[in-house]
Amino acid sequence: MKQERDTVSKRSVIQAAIQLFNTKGFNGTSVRDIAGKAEVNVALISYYFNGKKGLAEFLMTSFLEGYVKEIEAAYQQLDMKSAKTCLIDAIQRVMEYQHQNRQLARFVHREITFDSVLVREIMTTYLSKEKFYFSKIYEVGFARKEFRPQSIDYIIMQMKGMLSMPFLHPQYILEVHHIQPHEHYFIDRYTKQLKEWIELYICETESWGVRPLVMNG
Amino acid sequence: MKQERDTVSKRSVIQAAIQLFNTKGFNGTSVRDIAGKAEVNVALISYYFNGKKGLAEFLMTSFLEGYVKEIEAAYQQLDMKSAKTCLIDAIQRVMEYQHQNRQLARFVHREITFDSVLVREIMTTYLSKEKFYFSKIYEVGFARKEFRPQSIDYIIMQMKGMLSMPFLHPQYILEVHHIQPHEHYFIDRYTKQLKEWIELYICETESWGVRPLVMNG
Amino acid sequence: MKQERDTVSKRSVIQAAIQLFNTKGFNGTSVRDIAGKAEVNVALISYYFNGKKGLAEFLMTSFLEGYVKEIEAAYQQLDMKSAKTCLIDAIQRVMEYQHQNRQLARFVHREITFDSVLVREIMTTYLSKEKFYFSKIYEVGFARKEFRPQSIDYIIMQMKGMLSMPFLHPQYILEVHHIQPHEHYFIDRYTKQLKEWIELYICETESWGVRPLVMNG
Amino acid sequence: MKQERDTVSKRSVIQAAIQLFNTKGFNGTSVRDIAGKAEVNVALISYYFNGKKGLAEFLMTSFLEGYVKEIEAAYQQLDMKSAKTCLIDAIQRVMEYQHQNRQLARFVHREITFDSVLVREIMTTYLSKEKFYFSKIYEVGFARKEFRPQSIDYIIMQMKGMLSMPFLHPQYILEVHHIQPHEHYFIDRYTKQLKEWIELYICETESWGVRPLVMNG
DNA sequence: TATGAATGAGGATTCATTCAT
DNA sequence: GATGAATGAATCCTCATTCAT
Repeated sequence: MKQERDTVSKRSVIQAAIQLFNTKGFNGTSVRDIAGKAEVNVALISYYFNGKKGLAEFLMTSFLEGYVKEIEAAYQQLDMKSAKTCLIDAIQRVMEYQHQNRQLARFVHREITFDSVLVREIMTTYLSKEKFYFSKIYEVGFARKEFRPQSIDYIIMQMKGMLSMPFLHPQYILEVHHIQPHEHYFIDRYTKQLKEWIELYICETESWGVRPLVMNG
Repeated sequence: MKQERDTVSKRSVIQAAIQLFNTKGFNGTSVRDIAGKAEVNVALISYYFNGKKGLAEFLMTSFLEGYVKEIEAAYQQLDMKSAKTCLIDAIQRVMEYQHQNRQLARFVHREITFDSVLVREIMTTYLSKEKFYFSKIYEVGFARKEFRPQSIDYIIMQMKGMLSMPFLHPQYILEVHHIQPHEHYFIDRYTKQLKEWIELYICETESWGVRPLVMNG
Repeated sequence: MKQERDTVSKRSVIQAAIQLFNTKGFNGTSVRDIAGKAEVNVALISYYFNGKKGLAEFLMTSFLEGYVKEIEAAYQQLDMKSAKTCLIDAIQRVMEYQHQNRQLARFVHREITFDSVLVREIMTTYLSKEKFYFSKIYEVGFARKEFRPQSIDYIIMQMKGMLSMPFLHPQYILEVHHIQPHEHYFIDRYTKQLKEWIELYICETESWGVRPLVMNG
Repeated sequence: MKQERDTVSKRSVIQAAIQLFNTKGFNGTSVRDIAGKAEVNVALISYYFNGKKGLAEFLMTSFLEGYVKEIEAAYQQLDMKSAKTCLIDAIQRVMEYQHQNRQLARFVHREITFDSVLVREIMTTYLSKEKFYFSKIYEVGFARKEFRPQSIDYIIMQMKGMLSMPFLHPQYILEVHHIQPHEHYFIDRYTKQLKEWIELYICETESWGVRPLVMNG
């Protein structure tokens, strides 16, 4: 019934909401704040998004759709390229995507730590997909003997922590490490680190002598 | 003026607050919720903790004090033990401490992602200390040639992501990976993973000739 | 200026409004509800009827005009027929008319219980006419010795209560008495009851001697 | 948990609500109106009654409890007195009770014409009881040959219409009939009318000759 | 005619806190 | 220590209406 036309005010509501949700969170932001920042009538938020919750949901799913799409894009090339290349590509895409949507990323990663029905839905809709694609890449990596045998679940968890950290804690990076998390240089450097991690931790190094192996259970 | 006696009601307020802050966050929890769960008069919260903010601050600093203390304990042994042993000890202690205080941990890690003066204070008070101890351990590790040369800042960031992940995202672990994050087995297994990471990624493998380096940056 | 053409949408607005006003009342119904049910743009309601109030006024006066007309029709025959016949005819017409316009009837009878200027206007415009016609019928009935002498005002009030009851309280009839108020049978049966009331209570029974009088008062 | 102490402000909220609900209805009255008239903080309404709905519910059930109690009191004497006496007593009590609670009566009688779950509950809780008591009285009246045989359902409906009319439509009485509905004289006079109705319509007059009998179905 | 964006006022409720007891 | 009444600000949302198109 309602057309999905992109009005100027709709857009500015979105922008304002992203910024405010980013710094103050969903519950810490009032619709008045948003409307004020967007220079728009408060009622429009309900009009466009069916209320504050609807707006948040819209933002989260928008972000996560793009997020998953990036991983999927890397996954698609799994038959043509090595698992390692795919994994690196996936990580690079995820980092770049999150960097492009830094504010949204922080909001989503934070909001996902709550216990709510919405979060549960998001888990089963988007994060399950993410896990699926990563699992496939790892499985193929194991099968092709590119990767060192490991528990997929635990490696994905570990990786997830590293992938979200820079976007969840930009202030920590800035205030404690005195590094500008917004500059692209930071992301590049951090991503390099992750590639190194893949190299040393994920991949099977042509075995020189004994290496302390860990059994996974 | 105010007596610091630990009354029963004070204790139950704390317990209720931890649980509610954990699942619904600071802004998502009302003092009435807390008082209701604690079966205590609402006014007592202001009376005990100087308001909701004071209560949250109390909980956060309590948690972080213990948190930093654990790392410090590991750091103390740096002259007597190897840097690697110290690092492993630090990580084990941090994981165990967070596991013991799971709910508080999630609350603090999440709350720290907001932009506020309180958070900034916490950064400079506690997280700087954390960074200091870890930095020292790494520095010594480098000096003793135990550790592979690396950027301390980036390695700490990466590590921080991995250390907080299981406590920040228990629901993700449960719903997507179908692993019980509350069982001690999980923490043990995850910590083992981190030790492996230290082994392969942090430590200097006795270098045989060339090691596959990562290109592009 | 405004054309009074009966468009399809105007008609459907009216229908939707009748239904919603009937069940939820004027204040309980929003123009968006009406527009939604009528599948019509919201603005049209203001356009057609000069706002929600105008719509309600239109419906009420429409109903009451027809209502009064029915009584008038019975009244017209007062010279040709007996007062009793006229009264019965009036009652039958009123009952039938209200039955045909059940939803509107409930709305109007309910809305008339509020204190407002609109209600006062309606009183002086329509209900005064109703009272006038009924009064005339009774007066003639008294004059012709058809009716037992009584206070016209009180008898009209009593009658009004009985005439509006089935339309004001259909739910009561349904849920408490388990009778279907919408079936025509009910109205017929109820009207028969009213005729009996006229027979026994209004009309002068051919007096045989003493009649048991009511004492105290 | 919450004590039912009768605060001054609670009382004044009740008084204000009765007046406003009476004239403007539930939906037409805002909590601000009520709080304003009661000279009380708005939040207190939610505090005391769990919101506007709770307040209305409280008022309605309070009224109806007393209402039903009156009828019950009359019903209790059914073994000791004649059915006719009981019926007259019931009607007198109901009229007096409603007169004492005029404003509440109008509100309740009006609100009961809506379709809602609350109304349905009230139907099954209170109005069913009312019907029960009246039915018993009529049944006994029939059995004792005091009353003319009739359909109980229809006679109760007819009676209900007459009993509620003066309280539902005081403005009509005032503006159209120019009678003061608030003066006790009016109620006495109207009640006398009802007693007459019982005499002539309900009771079995010692039959003189043929009388047009109506079969009930 | 018909539409959908936009508005400003007002809706009820919840909030954290205070205060007298 | 502990209570519950009370407050005023702030919460989100819905309202009927208007207006340019």
